[in-house]
Amino acid sequence: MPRDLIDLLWRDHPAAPARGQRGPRARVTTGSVVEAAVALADRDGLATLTIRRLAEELGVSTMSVYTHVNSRDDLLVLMVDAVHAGMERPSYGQGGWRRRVRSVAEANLAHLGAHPWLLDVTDQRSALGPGTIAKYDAELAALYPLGLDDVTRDAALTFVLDFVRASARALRPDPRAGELAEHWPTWSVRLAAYLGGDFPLARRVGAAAGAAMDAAHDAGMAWEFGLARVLDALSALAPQQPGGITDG
Amino acid sequence: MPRDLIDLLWRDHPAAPARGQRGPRARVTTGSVVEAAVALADRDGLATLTIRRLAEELGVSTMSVYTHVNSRDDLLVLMVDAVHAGMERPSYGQGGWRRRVRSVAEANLAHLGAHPWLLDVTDQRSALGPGTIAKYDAELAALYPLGLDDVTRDAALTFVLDFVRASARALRPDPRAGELAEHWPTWSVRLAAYLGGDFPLARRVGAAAGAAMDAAHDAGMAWEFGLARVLDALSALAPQQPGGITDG
DNA sequence: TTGTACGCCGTACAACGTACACTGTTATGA
DNA sequence: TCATAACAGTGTACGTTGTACGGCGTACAA
Repeated sequence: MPRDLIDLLWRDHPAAPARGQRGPRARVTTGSVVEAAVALADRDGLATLTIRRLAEELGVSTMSVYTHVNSRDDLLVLMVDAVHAGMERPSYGQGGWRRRVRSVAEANLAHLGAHPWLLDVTDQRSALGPGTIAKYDAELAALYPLGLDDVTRDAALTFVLDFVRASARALRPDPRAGELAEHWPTWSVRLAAYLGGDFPLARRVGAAAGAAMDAAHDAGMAWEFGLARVLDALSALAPQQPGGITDG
Repeated sequence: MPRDLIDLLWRDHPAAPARGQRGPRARVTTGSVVEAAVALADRDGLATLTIRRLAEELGVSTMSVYTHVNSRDDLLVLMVDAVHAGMERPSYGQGGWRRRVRSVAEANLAHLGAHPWLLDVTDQRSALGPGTIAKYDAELAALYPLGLDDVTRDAALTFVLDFVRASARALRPDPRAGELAEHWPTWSVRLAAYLGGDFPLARRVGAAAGAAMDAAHDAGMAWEFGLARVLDALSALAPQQPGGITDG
């Protein structure tokens, strides 16, 4: 156990406990371990991100990884915070609240598209890291023109980000899509036989499942639809919106 | 490989391929395997649902499970469809669309509360099963009074269900909460030191994280807030709503 | 009676996270 | 200068996972 997770999260902060000076110089650091792990996860996903592969990528032995990171679970938290810290923050400066909310949503969608494995990490401890806190802070600020109290603004942000997360999940290419496509010629006819006349809407289900290529398209439609609904929903909270007609 | 997943999903359908009559009588069936797996997952979650534990629960050897189920991944799909089939369907008969949408949302929230492991299964192949299709069909029907075209109605349902899923995830007790509470006395003071004067809104983050007991309360507030927003959002789609004043 | 399809099971393997004991290296205190 | 303590890095090993494979016995079909 090198250092507590909280100190590893804030390792770049001046007040963070420094490493001792004794012993051989470290060939890798917590930062470089996390960086390499993010690169691997971006490329191949979380399932194939093993400590052994990570160590090989870094050119050290498997167990050396544990000198810089306490456990795989902790590593995931550090990865989440790292990419949150590196997330580009669009300037929410000009424009009405609709444009600001749309900016937040689109930035998060792009972010989740660049790091799809974020959807697989549910560890709440990421909220303790500087990157995640900074992101939260900036996004709360973006929602400021809505004129809501603190609690409501937080709920509104959660509402928006949860929608984005669900959309990103729908847009993500299913790793099992190939396997399904392989069986589809056989399965589709059997499914049709099972369905028969039941479930009036099922034919559309079958069509949607069959055209796996259309999944991304459908999700894209759902994104546009949902984002418009989110903005509608928030507009009910913001009675007088300066410039509300021209923006959004 | 006993039977294809598609045939296992529809195993109760008359057209499903029957088991051969030869050999010893099966001591367990696909149905009982899935039932036992659901019971285990309801009690202890997905992480501890192993084939070995499941076999022990069923009173057969580990490998016998594979006589009735192709793989653990397939088993998860069968479990999802099984609980979807068993989900109680509130009668959407009376009431305006607001009450209907609220019914759908609340039924799904209760369902995800009863089977929290559903949040951990993302396999899209569940959509091929009779239980999932029936659920989809019934919920689309519930949204009928909104007066939307098919594509929009599907998008609206997705919008509602994605919100419910995110809320259920927030309401779910974090299995790591105990571990965090253990470290919190030390971590909270260090986090306060790191934060210093930065991140004006961070103090609230710290307070929220510290009061882990309030997480459920906050999520409950977010549920009420979000559901109201969802209904607001959909109301913009339904211009003339019969009885729209009294319901919802 | 014989063949065959089938349920069931024991063994084995590769891969995983990681505990533990150890070696070698460097700055520090005497 | 030298002993010591702190530190990075490593090899081995353990428990656990999903599941491939082959064999065994059972019950129906021919």
